[in-house]
Amino acid sequence: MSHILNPLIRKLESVASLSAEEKAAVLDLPVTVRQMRADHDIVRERDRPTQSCLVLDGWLCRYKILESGARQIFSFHIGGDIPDLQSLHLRTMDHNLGTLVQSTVAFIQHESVKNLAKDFPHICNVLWRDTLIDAAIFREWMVGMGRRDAPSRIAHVLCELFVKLQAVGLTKDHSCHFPITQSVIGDALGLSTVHVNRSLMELRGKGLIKLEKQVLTILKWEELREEGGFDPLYLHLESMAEAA
Amino acid sequence: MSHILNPLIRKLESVASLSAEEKAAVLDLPVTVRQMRADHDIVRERDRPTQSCLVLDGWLCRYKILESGARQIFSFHIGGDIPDLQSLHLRTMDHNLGTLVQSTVAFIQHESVKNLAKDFPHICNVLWRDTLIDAAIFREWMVGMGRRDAPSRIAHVLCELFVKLQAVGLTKDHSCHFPITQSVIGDALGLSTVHVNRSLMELRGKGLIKLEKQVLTILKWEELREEGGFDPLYLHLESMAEAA
DNA sequence: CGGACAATTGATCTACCTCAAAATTGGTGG
DNA sequence: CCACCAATTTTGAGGTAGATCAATTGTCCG
Repeated sequence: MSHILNPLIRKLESVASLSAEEKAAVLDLPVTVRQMRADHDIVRERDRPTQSCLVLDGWLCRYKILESGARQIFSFHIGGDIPDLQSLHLRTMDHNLGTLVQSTVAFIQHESVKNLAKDFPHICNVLWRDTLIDAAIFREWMVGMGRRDAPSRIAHVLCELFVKLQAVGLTKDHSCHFPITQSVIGDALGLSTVHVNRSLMELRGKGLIKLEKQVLTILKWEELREEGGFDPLYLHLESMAEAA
Repeated sequence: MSHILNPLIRKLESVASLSAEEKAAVLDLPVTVRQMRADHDIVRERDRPTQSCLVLDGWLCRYKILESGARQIFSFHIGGDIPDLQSLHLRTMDHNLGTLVQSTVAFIQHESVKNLAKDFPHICNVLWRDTLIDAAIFREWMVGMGRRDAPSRIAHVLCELFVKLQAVGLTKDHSCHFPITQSVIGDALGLSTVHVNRSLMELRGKGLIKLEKQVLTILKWEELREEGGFDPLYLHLESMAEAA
């Protein structure tokens, strides 16, 4: 029941449904588990990995550093995510993947994933689907950076992260562990730390959220949703399986 | 030799290599060709298409409209692209796809694509790979919107589009047909039309580009590349197959 | 208790926005 | 071929969200 790859199963089931046989096959994947400290790069731009990385615990992010030294974070990854699944089909990394906090990850050889995909075409489709959802999230962040002001951009990403954490059972009531720094949020949303701070205070001021000691509490979901213009459709969660 | 689906072959070969047999199978796909006027929506948010759309000629874009009325464009698509390939695995559209100018497109039933992918696993991988490159382009646009100023953001997208057009043979020397409006560029990069105009004038002033009568000419590639911080790695083009 | 990092606050500056109008351009019908 | 309309591009003038720089205050640990 409590297999080490359980987070992966939970994640995959949040995104599509799996047969018992398929689940067993996934759990059979050979993996190498490793603990990593905070701020540690797992793969870097121009690397050509032969394995992908599955998050078991902790928070990772994908990012790029510009010549100017500025950092742009593309995504956050939590338990069950396979942030660099793309390296299966894109040989050379075009960005970095690193930990934000101390994390536990499992490495899976590309070879193993390819065999799994060959033997279970449906799993292949589910994995493909997962990378497509990834892209949908990128698009939504683009909307934020292109067209939303700072408070609403932040509100939106908080909604998104909360829903994603919820989908894999990492929330408790209206709260979740939220270990990232304001400057990390800034690097993700294209804002300065100072402005993130001020916008966050604004959200607090309106009584929408509480955020202290690495615990985020959503006080008024509906208002926060509204503030960020958040519509979870783009997350394509199985649990919200749209009515016909 | 001059099959109607040639743009697709050219595109796929720019992204991976195909065997003769695979090419033949692709050319055998049953399609419905259609002409569409400019500014026409092909699929909309919340639609559940049963087919995907292949661009044969013209320019399409994917976009979203916010409650505020603002538009965010996510991508531009030219001959050979299958902009909504994702609908194969994500039932409900989370954004719109429309023409920017008069265009010719071919519709391919999902069923046909699925059969092709089943019979030719390599083609399945190539298509998956293509959607991953799509995502890489989104990430690069995020870098622009988050961390680059207007002139460099524009320079970057011009480099990107030029390289993509080049890869499918739609450039002539240092020029290409460039039918999009400054306000479209603005909606893609999160800038106002006025500011796009001023930044464009700046690039012209520096003698980097010429842009008139819908013809873009790159006058100084190296300087433009530099201005935009453009590195084509993220496009994962076969033709630039990285040295080991 | 000290040190390092994160959050907060203040003050100034600027890239980019908005509004508005003028100049161009392209397409169309007579 | 020209006149005219509609859509673009360009220019001007001010306004503002968010950046930068620089302290100050917490907070967490060893």
